[in-house]
Amino acid sequence: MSIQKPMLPKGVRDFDHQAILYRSYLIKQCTTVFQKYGFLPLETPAVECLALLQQKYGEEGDQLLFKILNSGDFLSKTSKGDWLNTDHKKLLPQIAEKGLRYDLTLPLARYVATHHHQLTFPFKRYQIQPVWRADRPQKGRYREFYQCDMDIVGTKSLLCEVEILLIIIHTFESLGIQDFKIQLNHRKILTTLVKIIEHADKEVFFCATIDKIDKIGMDNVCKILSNNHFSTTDIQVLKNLFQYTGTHTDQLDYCQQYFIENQQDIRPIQDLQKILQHLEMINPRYSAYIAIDYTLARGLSYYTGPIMEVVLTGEQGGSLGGGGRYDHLTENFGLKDTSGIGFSFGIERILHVMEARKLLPKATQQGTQVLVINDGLKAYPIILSLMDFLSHHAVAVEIYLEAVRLKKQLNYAHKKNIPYVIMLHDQSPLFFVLKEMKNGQQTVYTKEDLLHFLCAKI
RNA sequence: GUGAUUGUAGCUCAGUUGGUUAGAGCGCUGGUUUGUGGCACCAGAGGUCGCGGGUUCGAAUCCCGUCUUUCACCCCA
Repeated sequence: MSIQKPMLPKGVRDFDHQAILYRSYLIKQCTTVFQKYGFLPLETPAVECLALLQQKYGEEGDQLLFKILNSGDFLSKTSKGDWLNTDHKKLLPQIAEKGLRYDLTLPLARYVATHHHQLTFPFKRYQIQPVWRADRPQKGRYREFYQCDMDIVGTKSLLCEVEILLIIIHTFESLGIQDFKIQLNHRKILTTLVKIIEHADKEVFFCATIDKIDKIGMDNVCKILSNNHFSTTDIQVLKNLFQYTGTHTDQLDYCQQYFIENQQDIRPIQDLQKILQHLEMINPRYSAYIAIDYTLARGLSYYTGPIMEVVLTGEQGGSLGGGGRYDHLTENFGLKDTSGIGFSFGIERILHVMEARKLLPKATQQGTQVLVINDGLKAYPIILSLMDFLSHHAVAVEIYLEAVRLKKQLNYAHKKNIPYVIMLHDQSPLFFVLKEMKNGQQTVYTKEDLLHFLCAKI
């Protein structure tokens, strides 16, 4: 047998104590805010039924799903013909019936659909768990990563949108991030736009294209549209709308005027108006965070109402979170008309930003406070009972695990940033020598005095 | 899934047009200091050059495959 370098599968990571501390700090800040607004946690299994996952994400999503091979002799349950068949999709359901969750929305939908009779609606939950995607890893993108979702399910009230926006603002402020904007749009505004310019069938394409404006620029987007049978006049109208600046009211009025001229439903615009009015009512400072952005599309997902995305002002590099309202969350599971709104905080990107800005706590004082020098077997009765005494009084204490040279033991304390070292007194077993690593100072104490000193210091 | 890119000591990296025994810094171990850490000096250990095949008298170096890394696209957090 040859020795093989142990390695991790593509796109997954180990997290050391510092990384975990960073993440738990972030999660703590988030959940504190969520709970203040009445959200409670939910956890669901890593594994879901493959059939459900596939139903939700369709063809393109399929290649991003991690599938779990059935246990035992999965071969015996398949027919030879299916193996010879070039279409792997026929064989797959026979050899794999489970998969790893791809996001936290499907688990939510499944949970709501199966437990709706026990839930009190509107149902508010947050969920912070890893998800898995068989994507090719890339900068800041992994095959296993945390998602942090919060949703309100079961009401169409626009107060949800207001509440979500407040939570976003409070969360980012509590993290020490203030230079962000919440881009706001309404999915039905986009639907109406393509309808007016008579390209209603191209809504998905249209959304996917204008979503790229940030990345490839307005001119390139216009070129793509024009190559796809959008007329020059229409493109100009869109451009005017997208680039229209002014107060929120100005922007909304401009769009509303255009809709009225074309005899279109203006309720989506009024929705945004109301949301902003409410926010303004609570505190004008809050509405200042909002930026109406008619180019925001949020991919080709299931959103049907207001949509939002958080970006840093003046910095490129992806959003820190996004979400919006959806009307058909549980429809595939036989539960119709469950409107809801969800928002997902981009944990990984937020951590990245916070690390770059040094907004995260360092783990310096997390570990052992006191190292007890190991003087060998004969000293164990004294040393071990001292350790027991100290640790029962909540002092983080450890003994060097081998009776080696003092130099080595002190060096261990030094490298692990342990601030105090205790050595036996060479005259009396009733006294101990406490050494402060930062200045080398040594003082003789009794057991009780040691505790007093340490408790006062730590 | 498409197109590029990377891989040499525990870590970060040198290594000439293919040429004897593959180097440095940091880290590690030991010593100067035989019970007192950081600093300094001295010494030492540690590599089948990602893996497999090919070209060649000869390959870390050139070619092919494969895995891995990073990046762009698709899509997305």
